Amino acid sequence: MGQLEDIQVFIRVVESGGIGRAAEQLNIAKSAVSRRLSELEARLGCKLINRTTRSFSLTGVGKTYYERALKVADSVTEMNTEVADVGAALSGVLRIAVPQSFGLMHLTPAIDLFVKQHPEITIQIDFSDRHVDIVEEGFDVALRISGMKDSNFQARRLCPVHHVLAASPEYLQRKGGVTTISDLKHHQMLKYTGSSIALWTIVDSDGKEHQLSLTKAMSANSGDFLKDMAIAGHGIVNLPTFLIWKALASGDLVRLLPDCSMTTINAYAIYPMNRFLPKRARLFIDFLVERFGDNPYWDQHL
Amino acid sequence: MGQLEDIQVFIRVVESGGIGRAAEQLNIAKSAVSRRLSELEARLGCKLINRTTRSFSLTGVGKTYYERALKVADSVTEMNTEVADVGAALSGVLRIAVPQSFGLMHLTPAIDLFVKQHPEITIQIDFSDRHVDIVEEGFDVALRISGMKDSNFQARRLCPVHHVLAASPEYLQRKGGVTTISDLKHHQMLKYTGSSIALWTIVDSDGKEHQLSLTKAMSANSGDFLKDMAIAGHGIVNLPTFLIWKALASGDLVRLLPDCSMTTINAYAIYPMNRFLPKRARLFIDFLVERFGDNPYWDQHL
DNA sequence: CCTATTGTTCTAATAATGAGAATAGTAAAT
DNA sequence: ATTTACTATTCTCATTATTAGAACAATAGG
Repeated sequence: MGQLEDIQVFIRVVESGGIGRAAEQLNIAKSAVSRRLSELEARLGCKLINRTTRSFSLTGVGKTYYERALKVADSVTEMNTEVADVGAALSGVLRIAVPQSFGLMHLTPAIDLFVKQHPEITIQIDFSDRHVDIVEEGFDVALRISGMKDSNFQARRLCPVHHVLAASPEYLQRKGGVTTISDLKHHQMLKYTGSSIALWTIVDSDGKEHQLSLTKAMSANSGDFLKDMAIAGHGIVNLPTFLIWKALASGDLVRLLPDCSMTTINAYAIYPMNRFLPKRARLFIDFLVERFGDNPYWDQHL
Repeated sequence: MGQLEDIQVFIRVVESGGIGRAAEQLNIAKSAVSRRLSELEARLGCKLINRTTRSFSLTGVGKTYYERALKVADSVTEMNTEVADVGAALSGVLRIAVPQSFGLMHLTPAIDLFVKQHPEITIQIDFSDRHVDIVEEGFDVALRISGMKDSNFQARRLCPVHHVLAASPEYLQRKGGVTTISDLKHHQMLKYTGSSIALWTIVDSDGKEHQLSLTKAMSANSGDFLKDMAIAGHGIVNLPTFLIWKALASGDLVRLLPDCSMTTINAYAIYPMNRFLPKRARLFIDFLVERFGDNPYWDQHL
């Protein structure tokens, strides 16, 4: 029992002017057309088409039904076409380049959810802290955590990346607390070398900038490594909250000088400037903006 | 393969929040629901609902499709309901009282066409020249050819009823022609007694009224009879054009004094004043107004 | 790891649908 | 009034579609 199919048969009969011609156009037997029309009329409880072997005309009700039926059939066609178009536009591969730590830690669950909402999109992700050339390497979108923008690309800001000073309670108990910026001079620093930042710039509660020159410090280009070293009591780190938020929440690390603020940079989604952005890429970026935003979930404890 | 039925299944799944509950509500097996949903998704080329055994959510495309699907389903329901309502409103008996001659001659083909256009209406017709009481005798509509209106009923004018003077060519050859109103005094008149008109009032081309008193004339209360007598050469008749139009067209009768005009009365559809008029009655009256109108087909030869 | 619950797949039974032949109906021509 | 030509309807059989229900798979919670 296909109501819409019956409606389409009815429309064809009306527009062709007879059951025989409708059968030809629909490529089904005229007995089938005759029966479907009769059953439609029976279901509606009135005659739609007045027909004999030599004459043909719509009843009054039939005219009304025909006009409404056309609208319904058009609506269904439009709906199916639009959904097919949207499906086609979204379907396909989305190639993303993301930084190692941030990618693994925060994009993994995000992408898991995104793919569940959009199973027609296939994600291909590249984890790397190196500078990737989006166009050259065929990525749709890259994530970058940076203070500055590349002029060859368009950027959509996803969220702020706050840095904080932190050390383990054991270390602070052993080496003494930190209550002023000057106190830091007597402490062991763990330096991140994966970025161009050589100095730690600290802004106190009065808004005055202080700079610490780290000449003699343990250093690595891995934030995860430095985090683990800090938890192990080896010193004080200056790392993004998205990296150490769980250690802060669990008490493995303690934030130092909370009234001071460090340089805040941002996470961006980068995509080519003068080029059509696939709808699925735009959808993904919108998804991340909504998921992270100005106050990401890892900053709730600040 | 029922597209609309698939849409309705999809809507039910979304609104119930699961395949099992939708199956319960639709009273079909959950395997049937599962298969129809899968086939709908296959036909559209993308996933509408993201589901596992314990979770359930619409995809982005699914949300769009759901909103469109609701509109389509509502349109179909409205369309079917409206047609069923119109069918129910029209279905039933239409009881009509009509004058004998006019009814037989002009309503028979008209009603034949009307019923073909509205097979759901059953006509019950009463041919009679007597004065019928519509309310008392249970008619929906009565036709009346009259110069005046009954104040207890509402009337819709259907068409004018022109009267003309006519005689057969044989009679005129035998008795001499008629070129002035005065000439009529020397001729044999055939008088219709089925109406209250006792005098023949003739208006000449100057607009002056002349009245002929018919004291000594053959008379009958049947227009058909008098028409036949006139064709047989027995005299001059003053009859409605709807009665003698074919005889005028064929030459069996010849119109006399065409520059003069006789009293023109009208045909009306009469229906009760302060009462709901069934839609089928209104439809029938509209049909007659359109079919007859100000210049009915029987007056084309005038 | 086990249990409970939901979704999917498979198979057999049932229902729906179309094809084609035969029949019915109707309008035009003779 | 009869015959002819053409279209619609009905009936029967074969094919296809669909459902029910059992079995299996998947998944989330305890």
